[in-house]
Amino acid sequence: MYLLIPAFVFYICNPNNKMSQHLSEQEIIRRNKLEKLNALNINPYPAPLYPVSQYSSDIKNNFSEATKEHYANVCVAGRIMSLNDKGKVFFIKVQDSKGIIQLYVRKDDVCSGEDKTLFDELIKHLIDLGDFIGVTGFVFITRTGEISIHAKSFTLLAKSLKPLPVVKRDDEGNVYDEVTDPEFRYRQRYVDLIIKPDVKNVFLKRTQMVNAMRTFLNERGALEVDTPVLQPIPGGAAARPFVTHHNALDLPLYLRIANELYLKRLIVGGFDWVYEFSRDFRNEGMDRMHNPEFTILEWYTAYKDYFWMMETTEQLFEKITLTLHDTTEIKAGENNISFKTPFKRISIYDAIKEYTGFDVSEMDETKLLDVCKQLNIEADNTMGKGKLIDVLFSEKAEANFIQPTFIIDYPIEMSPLTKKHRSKPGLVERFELMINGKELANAYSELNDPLDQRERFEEQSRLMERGDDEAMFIDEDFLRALEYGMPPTSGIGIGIDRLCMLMTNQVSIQDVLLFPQMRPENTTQEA
RNA sequence: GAUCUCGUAGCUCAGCUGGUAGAGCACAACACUUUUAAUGUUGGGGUCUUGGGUUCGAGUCCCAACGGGAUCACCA
Repeated sequence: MYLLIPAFVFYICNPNNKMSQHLSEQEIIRRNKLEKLNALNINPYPAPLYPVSQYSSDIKNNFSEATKEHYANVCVAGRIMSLNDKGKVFFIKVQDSKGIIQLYVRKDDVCSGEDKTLFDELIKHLIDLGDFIGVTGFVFITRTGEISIHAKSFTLLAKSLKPLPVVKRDDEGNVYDEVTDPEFRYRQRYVDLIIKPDVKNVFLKRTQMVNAMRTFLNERGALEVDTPVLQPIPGGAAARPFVTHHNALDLPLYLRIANELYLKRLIVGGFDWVYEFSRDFRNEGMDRMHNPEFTILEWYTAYKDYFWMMETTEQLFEKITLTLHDTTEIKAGENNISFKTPFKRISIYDAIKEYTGFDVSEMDETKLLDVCKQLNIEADNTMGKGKLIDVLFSEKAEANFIQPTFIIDYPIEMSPLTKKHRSKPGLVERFELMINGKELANAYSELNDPLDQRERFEEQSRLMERGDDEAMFIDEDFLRALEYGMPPTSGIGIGIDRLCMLMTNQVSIQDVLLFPQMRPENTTQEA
């Protein structure tokens, strides 16, 4: 491929070539500039390292009269974001990974000798918005008060062949010609990141958030592990999996929908606190809350129960919020949310009672169905008791929990991997953490009774036979592991993408995924 | 998967009841040795997503396809 580049450049530069019809005027001009650079013996893609000494942000944050000695000879590099030609002087805004800084490029300073080619040709005619350049020079403050670099040398580091969308900002912070087309932004995320600092910041925050979670867990002695993404039996959740095929084994394999059953095997194996940031895959619909692949942090801790898990979870969320925002109060849309511990706890029955007026705790299926009808909730008699309670909660109560709230003690039918409640028959020891009206985490005291677990799997198996395509498969190896004995354990799953949406105030999951799933572009070109 | 809606220059958008496409920024040329969405003058740039249809004539009306968004269904 690399060897083909010169021929390729010739091919696309040839005006008689069909492919040039697909190039815009601006793209052709930039390709022509490559030839001119060649003629001047300037390599548009030089190989040597460039000895960058400073980031733009370091200079802008720390430069002053007192520190100016330190900035008498700096070397910065980045992408040209604006060019202001003043004749024998150029003002160039350069963006590096930490921000933007202005260069002051004066003809007589970058071309001290007789040869003025560098300025008259390269700088005046052959560089473009989007090119990477490097300069050395000293830092000073311009007449208009902007910290800038007075360039002494100027190097082209990489030529850009495609025009960048130009977004301008004025002093009041107004943005002009902002690229808003989501299709453009998601498909060409690299461009989105170049031209929108806010977008870049969301992803920096995402990494900070994940780091904070990892630190929190590591400090407490948890062990990060990797478990299979390709699974012969997709377990640990109720969802439709992606299917693939392994040729050598001639076996169908599934992309994981959860890693729960593998992490619990590790608890059996003697690790007492394991976690994994798990990329999971579910073959279901897509919308602003769902992407086919997404990330969940799951962790399992031996000798703990779901009460301990609630305390640990609220500590974690409080710490994340403090790390990202230096406060426990954040804004999510119109709502102010406080992550100050402790979080409220309410049983799912009390939650339903609070928002519907019905006490459903003692009701059977018929009565529950009747309540649904009274509340105008779609329900039918194929739905079991657990499903009906779930529907009642999600239709009438869920959206009301804006402040972090643990909804606890779920019906057993909805929770085939959860330990039976220590004192409340028909319930399991499970909680979901609701924030801003959405579920952010799901946790339980793990079911470690192998015989009970087998019965729950068998019930799932019956559901599958009845046509429930999300019912769980019986995982015999997992049952075998439980039979060796698993200590009492509590586990949790936390939706990382949704937590990130909350922490960065984004309404669409696509805005917290660098490359959200998209239908392929129609890139067919004439051969 | 269903319904609604959008697709015009590199970007943001105009384009009326159908009459051979327009602006700002960007681009090119010239001027200007501290500019601030720099400015001034001049100029170039479009298979109006694609394919059919109606019509003397389609960016505009109709049908279909492709892609995006919203709502719904499934779900986290």
